[in-house]
Amino acid sequence: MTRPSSSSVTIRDVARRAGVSVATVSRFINRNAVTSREVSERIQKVMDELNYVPHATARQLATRKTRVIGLLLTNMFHDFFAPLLSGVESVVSQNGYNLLVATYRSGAQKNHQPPVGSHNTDGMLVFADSLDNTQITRLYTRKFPLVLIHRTSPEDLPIPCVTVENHIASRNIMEHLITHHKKRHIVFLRGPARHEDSYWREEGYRQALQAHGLPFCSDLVLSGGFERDMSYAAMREFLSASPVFDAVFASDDDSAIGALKALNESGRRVPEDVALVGFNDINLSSFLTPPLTTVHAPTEQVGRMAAQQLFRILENESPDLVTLLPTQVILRRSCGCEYIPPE
Amino acid sequence: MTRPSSSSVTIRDVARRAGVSVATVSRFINRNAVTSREVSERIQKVMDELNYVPHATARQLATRKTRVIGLLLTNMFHDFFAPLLSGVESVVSQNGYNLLVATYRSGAQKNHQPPVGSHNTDGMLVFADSLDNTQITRLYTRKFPLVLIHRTSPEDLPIPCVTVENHIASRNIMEHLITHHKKRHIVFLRGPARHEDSYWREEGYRQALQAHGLPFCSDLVLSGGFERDMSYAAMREFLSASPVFDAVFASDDDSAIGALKALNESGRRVPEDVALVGFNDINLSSFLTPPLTTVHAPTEQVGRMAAQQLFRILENESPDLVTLLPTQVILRRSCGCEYIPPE
DNA sequence: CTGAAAGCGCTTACAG
DNA sequence: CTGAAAGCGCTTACAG
Repeated sequence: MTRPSSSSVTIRDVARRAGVSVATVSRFINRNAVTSREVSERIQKVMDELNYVPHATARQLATRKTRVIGLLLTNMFHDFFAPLLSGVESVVSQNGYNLLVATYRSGAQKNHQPPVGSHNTDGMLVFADSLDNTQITRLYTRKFPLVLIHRTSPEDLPIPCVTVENHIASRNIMEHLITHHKKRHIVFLRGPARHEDSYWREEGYRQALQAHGLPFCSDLVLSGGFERDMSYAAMREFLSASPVFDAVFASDDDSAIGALKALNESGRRVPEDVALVGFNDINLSSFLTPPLTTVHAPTEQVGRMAAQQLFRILENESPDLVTLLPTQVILRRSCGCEYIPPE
Repeated sequence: MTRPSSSSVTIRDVARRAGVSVATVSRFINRNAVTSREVSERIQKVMDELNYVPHATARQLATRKTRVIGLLLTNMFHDFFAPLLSGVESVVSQNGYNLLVATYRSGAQKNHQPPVGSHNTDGMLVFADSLDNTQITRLYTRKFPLVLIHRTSPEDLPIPCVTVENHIASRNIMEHLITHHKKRHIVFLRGPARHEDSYWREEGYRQALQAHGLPFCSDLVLSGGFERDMSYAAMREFLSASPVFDAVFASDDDSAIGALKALNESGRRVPEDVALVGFNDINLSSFLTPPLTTVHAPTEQVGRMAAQQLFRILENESPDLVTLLPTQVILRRSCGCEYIPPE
């Protein structure tokens, strides 16, 4: 009653039993050449009987295609990555491909190769600074299909990237603090040094200041690293000097959470004593006390779009070189706005 | 200046240039037989010059091993899965393997095969009901290495499983509501029907009731599906009938969030009017208002342990058949407890 | 310690 | 429409 283990059934077995050549079976399976009706039926029947599943690896070696997409992340623990992964996975599987995920950080490992690349995937999605410019350029030079996520292409190479609009949103949320809430001494919690999101969010911060004739004060700029704990620590240290400030712009929601904790502990009330705003609008943000005013970034869509661009490359269609997804300020209570009904 | 594309450099090229046979190069690369010092150095030098990377697929075909682990999930959007993925990924990469992830739901797809399996991985981790008993049994029968996550083995097959302690924790949190807060009419938001976590959490609910001589009342049991929206809807409908109740045990934190929203909207205060508790302790839980009393489940550790068991199988060591990770009630404010300092 | 050769399970020109 | 055969890039008995 037990069927032969499918892993031991080969195309050869099917061919023999169906009385045809392996070439014909292969053609039938791949539908890349017509096989006569009669032969087709015989093959199908035998495949069913034998419970035949083509050996993916053998196929890959023969076709030089893996039908797998790689996704290189800097982290997968943070809640931020769940929607990103979800978005990528959904379009990858829709296209009948598999998804290989890995975390990696350029530089962190010595000369260790990234775990995904041309040796095991047909193309890959590279998040932020998981790979550095040199590595990206090398892959591009070798014509390896690449799409960048939350970062742009090095050296103006025509590598598609999909990211979110950081600059204007950052300015806008600053405008809101300055214009609407009359804040004048705004602390900025910046992200990791070489992260583009960090850069543009800080640019927005600076420009808003400038546009309103407010001084840029480096004492008010803290290193948050887009990390809760680092932001908490930075904020704590900052507070210990009894500084003058009336608002905090954490350029990432996790940073905002860390800052909020430090503020709470120091006895400062948000938003009565100090306004607090974030960036990203992760799931958690609307559940904070007070609910966090932040910039909504469509992270799952970023994942989907990035995967879509990659498939365009694989299908020799021309991808969009830059996909800049819109973001939007979401007013909640942490900035000092009156109660806004929950979404 | 441009190096030859690594993808076109084969072991043959290396062998030729180093003046040895491909067999020797292969042995040097795999260190599975000694090669003379002199030859080794020559090969290494050539490999560097040529920027040679062994072709993974060819290797796989020859060795019949993929060096990739599959992870089958029911979902990857929810925050719950970020730590799980992170845990799995960390040990998979530590072992020099790759990780293929996919979402799948037994039954949801017709006779579509799961995207990961023996054809593209050396073993896989199966979360909850992503695969049904029949599919699991079939894989086991074919000796495909398997570890189950958040579910036990069908038909007492010796397939390792790693999950969390649901039953006692569920009873304990109920005890807390009953004994400490004197609750008598406790609503239960149950999970998906065929999910083992659902079953045991409900068992805990029932037994706690019974142990205290409280009646089990089916009107108080609602379908939450471990989903925020479903729980919100179920709670709303429940509330519309002006029921008598004094507590809600949502058997999943996302459920608790949905319930909390419905309770807030109906004007009931948590915890003053009704106590609310959850299960899992996702990141978000401690940030709710009020902070959620819940059961902490070590989700990242579940991921790590599951992967570890799988590697034991792959290395022919005997795995632990049942890994039951401890959980712990975390008292916060939503149950009615006084202020408890933040962790 | 090293090499020649078969084989892993497919695909795909090339003929017919 | 079908088959024989070479080839994808490795690994691994088998000899020596």
